[in-house]
Amino acid sequence: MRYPDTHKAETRERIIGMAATSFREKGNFGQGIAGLMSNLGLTIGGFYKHFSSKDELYVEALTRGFEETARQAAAVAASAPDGLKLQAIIKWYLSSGHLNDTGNGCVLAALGPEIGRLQPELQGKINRSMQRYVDSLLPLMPGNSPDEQRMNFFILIPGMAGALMTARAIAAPRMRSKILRAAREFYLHAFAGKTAR
Amino acid sequence: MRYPDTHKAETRERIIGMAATSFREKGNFGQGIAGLMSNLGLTIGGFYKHFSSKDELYVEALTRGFEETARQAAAVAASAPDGLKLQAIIKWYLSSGHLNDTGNGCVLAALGPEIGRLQPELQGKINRSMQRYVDSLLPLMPGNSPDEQRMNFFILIPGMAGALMTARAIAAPRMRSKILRAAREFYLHAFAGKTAR
DNA sequence: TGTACATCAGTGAACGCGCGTTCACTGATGTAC
DNA sequence: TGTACATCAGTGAACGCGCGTTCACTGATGTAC
Repeated sequence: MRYPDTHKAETRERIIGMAATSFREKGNFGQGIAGLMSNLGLTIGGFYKHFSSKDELYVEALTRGFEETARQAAAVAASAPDGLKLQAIIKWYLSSGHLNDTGNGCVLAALGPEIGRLQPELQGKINRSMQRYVDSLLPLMPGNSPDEQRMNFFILIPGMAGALMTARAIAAPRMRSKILRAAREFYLHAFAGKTAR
Repeated sequence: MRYPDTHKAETRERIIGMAATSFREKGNFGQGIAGLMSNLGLTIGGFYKHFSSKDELYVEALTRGFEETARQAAAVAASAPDGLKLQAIIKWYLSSGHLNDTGNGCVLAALGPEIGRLQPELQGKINRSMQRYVDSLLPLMPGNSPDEQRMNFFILIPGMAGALMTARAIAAPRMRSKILRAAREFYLHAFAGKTAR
């Protein structure tokens, strides 16, 4: 064979990785396959050796996006001292770094409404990825039981995603960071005790 | 003239009204002009007698969407007794009615990320509409000064928008309403005192 | 060892399709004289 | 009053373009004998 045995799998991974970023940055309809492939130094024809359709890649890419963000969150928590882990996560999620790096940030904040519009089959697959996202972040959530932690996840993460998405919708830099700061203080106060930032 | 003097303006209004709903339901790229016009019993050719481009309509439609939602919120507040107005607004925003009527609901929850991806000029115009949305809801927000009310707007509304958007991204009806209920209780508690729902 | 063939990731032109936009036209009514 | 012309909201075919998808091909390497 022309390429090592692992080559095809590696190319597939590269496509998914690039798509995970590009779709979050530009949306499903904003990023075409030809452009995606050429950003990897490949041509469009090869795409269908890896995926049966753009939809299939879209699902894979969003799954990857959720996984990456979960990994980032875990790393943030790991490098924070006990008792300050949740605070660290809130500060990271509502940081200007996250605000300005849509392509590597939370999928919910980047593509939330788009997911709700997908045909049921695709939505179902993405829902399963979201489920794994929830599960992997659960240990980092406040609460005295998995149920309580799950509820807190679904209050905290969507709330912060909404703040991020709204800040991104606003062009004026001042206003952007004002919104982010307000949300940060609010969620820190509400979830991580009265500890001032 | 073939039509009464007001006819053209009325048609324009009808197009904007339909677009305000359709864009929120399907997104900018999900709703084409030909389909929009035919939903109004019109044909595509006439569109450019009213708007110079789809982008122009998109801006008008989102502006209309913000106005409609602001009007709904004002009506909800008006029909609630003093002291329970904010609670009424939170319950209305996080109701299953709002959840299931994306086309007539908050623009932020329906199109937030899309707005952030627009070219600066369009984004600027929509930001001005958002500004009027904020201003008109300001009197309904908690706080002891306009500044405080503004900050509370930017915590409460994006937070609820994120909850709505996340619930809509999830297909399972049980899970959807669970998320909505959790958010409702949280924001009621955080913003409208400890009054149980 | 040498030769013919099989494999297969990647190529790039071509396809059909739907989109936003343009444009010559329609036809009902108002206006000029 | 009657006739010729102007107006203009709306029509629908046509345009160019970019997209997702298909397909015959390439060429480096592995395999059979």
